[in-house]
Amino acid sequence: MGLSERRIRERLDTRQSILATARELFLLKGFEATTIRNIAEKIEYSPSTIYQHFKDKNEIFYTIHSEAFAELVRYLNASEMHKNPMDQLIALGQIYIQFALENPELYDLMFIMEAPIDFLNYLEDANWIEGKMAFDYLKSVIANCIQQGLIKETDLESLSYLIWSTVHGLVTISIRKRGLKIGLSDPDTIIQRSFTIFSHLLVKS
Amino acid sequence: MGLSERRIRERLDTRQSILATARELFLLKGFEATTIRNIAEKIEYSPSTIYQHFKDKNEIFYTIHSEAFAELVRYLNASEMHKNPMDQLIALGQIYIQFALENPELYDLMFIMEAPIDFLNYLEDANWIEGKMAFDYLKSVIANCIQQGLIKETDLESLSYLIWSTVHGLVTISIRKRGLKIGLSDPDTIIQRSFTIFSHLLVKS
DNA sequence: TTTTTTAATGAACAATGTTCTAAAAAAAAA
DNA sequence: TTTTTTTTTAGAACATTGTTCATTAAAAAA
Repeated sequence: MGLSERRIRERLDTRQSILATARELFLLKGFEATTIRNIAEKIEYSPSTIYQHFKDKNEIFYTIHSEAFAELVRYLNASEMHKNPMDQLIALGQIYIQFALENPELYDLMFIMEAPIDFLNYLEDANWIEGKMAFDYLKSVIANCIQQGLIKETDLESLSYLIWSTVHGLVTISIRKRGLKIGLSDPDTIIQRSFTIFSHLLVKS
Repeated sequence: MGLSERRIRERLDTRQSILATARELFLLKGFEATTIRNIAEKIEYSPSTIYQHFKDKNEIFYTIHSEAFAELVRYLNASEMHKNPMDQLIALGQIYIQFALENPELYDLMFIMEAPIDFLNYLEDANWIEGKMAFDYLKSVIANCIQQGLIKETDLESLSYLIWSTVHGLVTISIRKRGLKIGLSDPDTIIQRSFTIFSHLLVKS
């Protein structure tokens, strides 16, 4: 009893190819247009095989969402080159925005779409650890800023939520196509300008 | 040629009942779960009849979205009781947040969901006038603030986009269920607190 | 009354996520 | 090696979905 090494490896391989194909199709055509049959056809398996590896479509995209968080963290790590926590905080925001603009579909999946959260709700222990860890990291940097007197002291949780909300808002208006449609300047430019204004507002006065 | 008064009235009536039913089901069960057949059954018509009044499902929800904007404007009008433009701006933000928290599904439809924008894209002249008018109104209030020296002078468009983004971000993290899942305090409370911090940041220093 | 226009329907299509039963393949036991 | 058991895969099927189209019913115009 117990599966042989090779069998385990094979299972993992097909699982990975499901994920890779799902991600590829998702980035190409979006969530709705990425069908189970589509994925199955591409990896040359029947649709039902996919359900041996994932409970449903939501779980597939929850997994892609988790991997995308690993990528975001890789992006954010670059902020640690700054010794001054205020510089790091600004870098954090800028990188976050950059990630969102370079990977709009992934950002959508991570922070807007319902699929991954729906899967989370299906689990008993429905904790969004990916989001929690990223938010805690942001909080720690902001805490440093306050501690060094670079930002006026306020409730850490609320301030962190505000800062997250601001960058989130900046990019989501664009990602969900509300910006272009009201005759605004180039999205990337206006997002950058707005973020600059925001960062100036943030520094202690 | 030409339809009789009564016929026109009847057509408008069924159109309205389609919209009313669609909205009711939408608020109750969401966009995906609101099916054409569902709506048809409730108004005692066949599904195909609905397509005599609307091109597709997106157009129905684009129309509901437009009506929701009229409601939002009614909300926002209350801000004009303030003579001081800074007070008005803050009231504007607070009312905007209130509207979003009291009507999360409508807010979602107006500012997050793809359906209304998809319908807009199908039209040749794809201008989101509802959004543009609301944004222009916000801009005018902010312009007053700058003019009276209540807010530091900056690029009006970018600042307006920033302020919109911030309140939009505050409420969308909650609406798309990213807030609850990271062990945050009660959404309404933290949104209020964050907005208060933001409004303090805004006033000129 | 007859003709023409308008309104409404019912059946049908292609596609979706998902499930379930049966077959094929591989591994374990004899 | 042969038999039995377990695992993997597939295929057909289900219920639903948005949408279209030919046909019928109803109303208006002639």
